[in-house]
This record gives sequence, structure tokens and C-alpha cells, in this order.
Amino acid sequence: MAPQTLALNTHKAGMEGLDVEKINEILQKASEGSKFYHHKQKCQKRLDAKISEMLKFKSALTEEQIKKATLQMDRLIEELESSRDLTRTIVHVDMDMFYAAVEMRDDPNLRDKPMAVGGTGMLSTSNYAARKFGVRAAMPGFIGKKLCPELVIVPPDFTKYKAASKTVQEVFGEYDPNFCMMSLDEGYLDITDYIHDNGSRYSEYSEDDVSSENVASAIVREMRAKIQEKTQLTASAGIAPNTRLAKVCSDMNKPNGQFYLPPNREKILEFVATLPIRKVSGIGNVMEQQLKALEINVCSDLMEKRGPLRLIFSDLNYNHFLMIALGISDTRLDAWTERERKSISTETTFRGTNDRSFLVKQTEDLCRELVEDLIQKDILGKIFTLKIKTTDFQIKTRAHTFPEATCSLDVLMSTARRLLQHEMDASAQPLSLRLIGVRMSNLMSSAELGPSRQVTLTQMFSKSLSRTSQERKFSDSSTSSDTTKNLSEISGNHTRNTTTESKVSLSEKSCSFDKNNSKQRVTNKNFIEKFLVKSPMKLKPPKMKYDCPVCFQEIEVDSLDTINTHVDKCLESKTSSQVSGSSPVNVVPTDIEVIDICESDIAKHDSDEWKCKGNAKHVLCNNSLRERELGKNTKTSIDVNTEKYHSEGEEHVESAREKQALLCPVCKSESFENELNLNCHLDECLSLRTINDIMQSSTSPRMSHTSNDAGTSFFRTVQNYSQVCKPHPSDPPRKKQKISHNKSDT
DNA sequence: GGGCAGTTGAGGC
DNA sequence: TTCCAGCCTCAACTGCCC
Ligand SMILES: Cc1cn([C@H]2C[C@H](O)[C@@H](COP(=O)(O)OP(=O)(O)OP(=O)(O)O)O2)c(=O)[nH]c1=O
Ligand SMILES: [Mg+2]
Repeated sequence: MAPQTLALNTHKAGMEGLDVEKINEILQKASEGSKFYHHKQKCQKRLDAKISEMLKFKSALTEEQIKKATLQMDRLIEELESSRDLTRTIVHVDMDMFYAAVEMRDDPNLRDKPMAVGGTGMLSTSNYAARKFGVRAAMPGFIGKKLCPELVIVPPDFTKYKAASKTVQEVFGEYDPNFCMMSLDEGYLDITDYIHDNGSRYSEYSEDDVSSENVASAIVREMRAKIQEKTQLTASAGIAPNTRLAKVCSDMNKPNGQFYLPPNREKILEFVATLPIRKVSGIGNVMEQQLKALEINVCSDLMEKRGPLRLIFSDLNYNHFLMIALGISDTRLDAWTERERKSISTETTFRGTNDRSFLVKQTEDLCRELVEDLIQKDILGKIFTLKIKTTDFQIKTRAHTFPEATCSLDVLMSTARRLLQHEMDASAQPLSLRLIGVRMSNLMSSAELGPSRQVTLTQMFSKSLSRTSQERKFSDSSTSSDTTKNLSEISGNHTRNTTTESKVSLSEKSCSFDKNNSKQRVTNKNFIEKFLVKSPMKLKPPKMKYDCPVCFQEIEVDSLDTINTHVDKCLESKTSSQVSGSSPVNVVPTDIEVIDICESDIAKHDSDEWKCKGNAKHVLCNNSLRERELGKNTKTSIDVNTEKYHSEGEEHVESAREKQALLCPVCKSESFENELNLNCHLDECLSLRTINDIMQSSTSPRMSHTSNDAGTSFFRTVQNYSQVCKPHPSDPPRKKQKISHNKSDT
């Protein structure tokens, strides 16, 4: 196998001057023959193939092509140079061996010993004594032990790390209120303004380059000293005119050191000239190998080989390469400071197994955790993704997009079950997994969803249709199913983290928790209730978008008739389409597929129930979190509270609907005083076969089967790209690169 | 052709 | 004796629909 596959990464701090040969031998021996090793081998082979394709492509390039591409790159360079900004002083601070340092601080016994934080499965980090043996982050504990038998492995304690991080952030805030944390242990600061306002305190000299260095360095030294004083932890820092350089610089004198790179073009180019490409954040193992194959080892090589690079890589990539070679990157942190979370997930690894019930249980537990997180953070998601890792380390993801954002446990759970089931069924051999994960993305806060924009069909059927959303808001807030009432009114003034989350959105609509978690029978009464009565729509008069409860298509409606007509048509077409079996729905076994339709695709529409129970859950979640901190049993409190709030919620729903006249969406001719009557009527109005059919036809997950085989390399068309790549604001220090070769180009 | 849904892969801490 | 995480972001790509 290529030496890079499992070999020790020596680009990280604390890896200098150790016996790499011996360490690699141990690593090799520890891994050989394992499934992990085989997987890595496969990956390496694929990469090797990709690289050899790339080299073949490169050797076919003509002098002419390269010359032209080089000239085009030169024009880009001019543009980049003209935009070079050397006016800011950016600092990157990175705590030294963070988790390990916290543990060592709290347990003096650990101080002189090689130690690591993590488990036998995986180490998160190690102290410098352990690094001397080659023990490092992302290394399994048992291998760490092989490298260093006396290694002490400490389990992580995130509460401590968060607390330490908070203290560090307080110090940061003194120097730049708009500092930007990239993780618990590192952040960027722009101290330009601080220097301007307070610089004189640090130096009596005038403002030439040398004194600038003195001032900035003195400030950062002071900041690091403050951090150490307050946390007993050391930090390293880099000072440079932009973020990428600052980041590289913070690694230069690690641990407990700092490095200053002056805002001077020549000095920067000098610095970059000998900088190994792997030191640059965003260049990882794969890109390093690709670039090395092109004889690019240090950043200045990127400049030298800019012609071929332009022809081989995507425009995003070669733009990025140029910026690295020139030592140019972001000088403003504004865009980074406002970053919002894009996904939330939880996953777990276990001994590989194909035990279906075990896998299903794991999935369900993960969903519970995820929902708890969502509720605690007061967010809903639109896309649910199931992640699985087979016992041979192949990772697969299966996603489902909901018509509306949700955080309902029922919905997530049934979706997860369905996706998992589908994979199990699709697998030739019994699906054997070692990891399952669940993720929600396309997030929005419950406030963003806007309570006034959610309305049930019940409400729609009533006269409220003609009211403006504002009127509805007012009037709704006077009912007991008040959707605008925020969480604190219901739960009391519970604490909420507002320091880092500027967006404070209290729960106006959340989800039902563990409601009818047991398998349930699907009756057409349920069906009507879930599909028709509680389906929400967006109120956007005069034309409104509305998700049809039958076909799930979004339809534009301007009157009740439009909807009824559409629903009629849908139901008719469903009835006439082929029907599989004729078993009455209410005796359909409690099969996952059946639950799916009614839960995952419809239950999310239970907006009224959500509001009430959602708030309740939110309350109990916060309670449970508090209890957890106090070391109490959380499960009990959840159960007790759920019960209580649940019933309250039901009452709200009832009272809110009591007086509304209802119209049958199928025959249109009847009106009913309450939902029960309507449902009874609809039982007859719709045939069981129809319902069954509808459910059957909407259960299979939508999947795109992409044959995205990264092993087949293609080459990009030689095109003229002259635009400067605008760095994505939400993607600060790193920029992923990928060869994008389109065969058609050659 | 643009936009959306879905999948995979690279990368970082 | 066995044994390789869990959280996150972004880019590239395919297929489908409008
Ligand atoms: C690299 C890495 C870090 N972490 C955690 C543990 C680290 O203490 C923390 C910060 O990461 P790093 O800053 O990369 O590492 P470090 O602080 O432990 O050591 P250094 O002195 O080189 O900065 O993030 C992981 O959980 N997994 C990883 O793969
Ligand atoms: Mg660190």
C-alpha cells in the first residue's frame, strides 16, 4: 500500500523529530488484515487511479495550451494582487492540546504522563508527551497503546471543555467583540481596531513596521497570558494580515507560542515560498497526494505550475491555489461571525451486526436524541438523512425531504425506519452495519416558520379563510391554542443561551413528543384527521400554496373550490388506479410502511397538536436538561411531564375548533359541527380501498441512484475562466478542492 | 438550463 | 481477545421536473 494510506501525519504540531520509520511499522502491523485496512487500501487504489489519469491528462497537454492557461492565470493574479488588503491585523488563537490540557489541569497525576483523551475506539487528542510516541488525534486508542504502552486514556468531558472555551471567549471579547470561534478551542480576532484605540499603551514608538510588530505581538502576548491566567491553559497564536496566514502562523510556534507575519507583500511571498502545501487549511490527504504527483510540494510550486493547474482542476480550485500561492485570503470576519448552523446530527458506532431489531432500536434511539437536540435548540428541519456505515466501512446516506419543517419524533422515527428498512430490503446479503447516524438539515427556527403562516384545513374550511394573516394572528392569540405565545410564558423564565446565538426565537411551534409512539392502527378516520383536518397551508393571499394531502403536490389555491376540485380529482385518480389487495385499512397489520405514510408524510401537518405538545416538550426538555446537569434521572421527568402537557394540548385543540362549521372535502355537500361527525361521514364517503391504495402508493422513498464513482476521473474542458473566485463566507478557513475532470474536454 | 433532491467525498476539529 | 469517532461544512455530481 502507498505509504500515505495509514502512515503517520507529521504535519501537525508536536510531530517533529520522532522515529517515523518505527512508528509506521507499528501502525502497519496493527492494521494489517483488518477491515479498516482493506477499506483504506481500496480508497488508496481509487485515488492512485485518479492520479494516474490526471498525469496522463497532463502529459497530453500541449505547450500551447499550457502557455495560454498560464497567461490566463497571470491575468487572475493581477486581479488578485490589486485586491490585496494588508490593512487588517488578524489573529488566530488555538489552544494547545485542548482536551488533553484541560484534563491535565484537572488531574495533576496526568501531567508528566503520556496521555490522550478519547476511548479505546478513538482518540480525540493527545498531550505532547504522547505525541513523542506518535500518538495523535484520530488514532484508535488500542493503536495508541501499541505505540506507547504507558499511555493513559481519559474519557472526554465536554462540559469542562465548553466551560474553558467560554472563559477563553471572554478574553477574546476584550480585544475584538466580533471575534469568530471556529471550534471550542480556536478563534479568529481582528485586532485592527483594538490596536488603533489602545496601541499606544503597548508601545511608545512610532508606526513603522517594526513597532507594529511590537504592538501586535505585545497585545497577543497579553491576551495569551490572560487566557492562561484565567484557565491555566496555554494557547498559541498567529498574527498576520489575513485569516489563512494567521491560521498557519498559529501553528508555527506551538505549543504556547506565537508568530508574527508582517503585512508586507515580499515577506508574505517569502513565507509562503517554503510553506508545505499540507500546512494550509483545506489541503488534506487527498489533495496533497494529487499535488505531490504534480511535483507541487510547497505553496510557491502552485505559482510555478499554475498553467497545468488551471487545465486540470476546477475554476474554484485553481483560484484557490493562486490565492494560497499569493498569500491572499479573507481580511474581514464579518461574514464568518454570522454563520448559522446548517445541520444537526447524532451518530453511533457499535460492533458490526446484521441484527435487524438491534439496528432498528439504535435508529429509534438516535431519533430520540436528535429530536431532543432539535427541541432544545428550538429548531425544525426539512431534510432528514439516515447515515449508515457497513462493516466494511462503506458509508451511505439516505435522505428524505419533508413538505414542511418538522421536529416531530413520530415523523422522524417512521422516516428513519422506512429508510433503514429500504436499505435492508435492498441489500443482497443481510445488511451488516457498524454505524448509524441521523441528521436534520435545512433548518429553521420555529419562529422563522411563523405561526401565523401555518393553518389547518379545519381553519381553512371555516370562515377564517377570508381573514388576513394578521387578523388571524390576533384572533388566534386570543384562543387557548395560542400559537404566538412564546415558550417562556408557558414554561416560566427558563434560561436561554443568548451569548453566541444572537437569533433568539422562542418556540411557537414545535412538535409532539412520543405521542402514540407505539405502533398504531391506521384507520380511515385517522387518515381523514391527519390528512385533511390538520393539513397546514401557507397563507399567502391572494394565491396560496398548499400541499395536497392526497398527492402531496403543491397546488396553488385561491378558493376553497380549487382545493376541493383538486382533492376530488386526486381521490378519483387514486381510486381508479390499481389496488393491491383489499384488506380493510383498519385491520392492516401495524406495518412500518403503513405507519410511514400516516406519520412521516402527514403527521407533520398536525400543527395544532404541535403547538401545544411541542411547547410542552420544549418545557420538559429544558427541564430534563437541567436535571441532567444536576445528575437526576431525565427519563422520568420526561414521561411525567409529557403526560401532563399532552392532555392540556388536546384541550386547546378542541376548544379552538369547537365552533367551526366543516365541509366535506369529498362530496362538498355536507357541513358538520365537529371533526368527529365529519370523520364519520368521510368514512363512508371514501372507500377503504382508496385509502389503502393511496397509502401504498406513497410509501416508497424517493431516491436518486447516482453512480457517483469518484474512481473514474474525467477532465474538465479547457475554458476561459477569468472571474475571481469569491470565497464562500460561510466557509472561512478551508476550501475544499476536488479535481473535476470532464472527459468531454479532452 | 435552472433549481431541487439526493448521494458521495474531502476536509476540519 | 478485539479494536479505527462524532460532530460539522462545503463542493461536485446525477437525475428529474418545469
Ligand atoms: C484533530 C481533532 C481534534 N479534536 C478535538 C480534540 C482537540 O483537543 C480539539 C482541538 O483540536 P486541535 O486544535 O486540532 O488539536 P489540539 O488542540 O488537541 O492540539 P494542538 O496543540 O495541536 O492544537 O478538538 C477531535 O475531537 N478530533 C480530531 O480529529
Ligand atoms: Mg488546538
